[in-house]
Amino acid sequence: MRVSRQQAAENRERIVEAASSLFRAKGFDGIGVADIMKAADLTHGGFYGHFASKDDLIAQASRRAMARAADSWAKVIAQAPQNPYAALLAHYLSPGHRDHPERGCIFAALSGDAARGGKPVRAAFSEGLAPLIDILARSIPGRSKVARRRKAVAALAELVGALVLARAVDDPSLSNEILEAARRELAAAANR
Amino acid sequence: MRVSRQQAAENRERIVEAASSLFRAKGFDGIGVADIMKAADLTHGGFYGHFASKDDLIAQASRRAMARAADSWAKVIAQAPQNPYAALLAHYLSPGHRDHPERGCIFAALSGDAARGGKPVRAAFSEGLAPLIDILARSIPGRSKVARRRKAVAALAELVGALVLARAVDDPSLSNEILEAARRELAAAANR
DNA sequence: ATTATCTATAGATCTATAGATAATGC
DNA sequence: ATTATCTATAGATCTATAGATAATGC
Repeated sequence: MRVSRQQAAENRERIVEAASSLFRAKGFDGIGVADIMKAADLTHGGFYGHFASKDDLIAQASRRAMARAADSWAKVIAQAPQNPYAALLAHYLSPGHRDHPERGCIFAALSGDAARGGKPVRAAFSEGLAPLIDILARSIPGRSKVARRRKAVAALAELVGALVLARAVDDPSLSNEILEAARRELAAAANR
Repeated sequence: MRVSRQQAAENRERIVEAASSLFRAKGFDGIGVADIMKAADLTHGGFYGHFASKDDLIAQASRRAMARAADSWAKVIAQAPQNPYAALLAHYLSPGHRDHPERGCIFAALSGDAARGGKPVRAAFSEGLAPLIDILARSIPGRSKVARRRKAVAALAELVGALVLARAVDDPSLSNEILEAARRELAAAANR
């Protein structure tokens, strides 16, 4: 049964949103097209009217999750004008973020999968990283523009690495220690 | 055709070694039992005489790769007694390491997969991380034991995060910038 | 006699496509 | 008439198992 052009566009949005969450929760290889369509309340066969392939959806859902990440960072910063960098650290390295990859940072959830993926996905990851580096570079203290950018790139690596490791380990106290150590060291480095 | 008990043990070793490389190259979900057995020059069906399940092999191959990582770190440190920490940074954050995940650090290659995996895999990741933290804590400068451990945990997060991001992006200059920024910031933090 | 490995296959799941259906939009 | 979605299925691949085979080790 055919639906209106607008309804079709909304259905397509629902597929991208569902995929964006399910990929972060289960990995690109851990969830199939049929289950994504089921989560979007559509049938399996309808998928290929919207997307050329699963890889096509992977690239589009990744771009969506990256845009969301940049929005989320901007929001956190706007809500803490007196100390945006500390707010960003606390937000990113929180147990809540660690425990909900399906709605968290895609770089922490899927960078490993992306590294093994095709060219379109890796291009999306390159383009999606730039805005986060820019936001960090603007909120981080530093002598020169070059120094702030270098600090921002290094801080981003530490944020992503800490979340990735905190999720991979089984021991809750080690997991918390990783988040806390990264937060404290990043905060200390900014105050120097 | 049956082989000797010793030959069977060697075959088993070959399966673990092949799996350890192939998992790091393609992810836990990206390579099948049949292909791992082919890489070990055995047939598919023989697998279940050696391992209870694919998950069982995942846990054992992970432990193997982690033991290798600790050995590799100890070797790098032993070869640079005058500045072990700088040697470790240069080694870990090299383009060569980035470009060969199949023989590199398992935490950079498979932490994302492990976070989505079963309890045995995540337990292996918890246990495998401890020796690397200890090695780093011994080579890193710092006032107290507590401070050195905190710095070591944060540095490990930055190392892993930088390699993960450098592999995920498509743009070579951005990828090199990530490795270089992390190396310089970690070296600078150690000299303070 | 035991057992490591092999061949063959069951049963599930995955991506992608073909063709039918039915409602929209010219 | 066009097209978004549905049903059904092809063809590939994946984990795991059953049963045969043949060499080892008691």
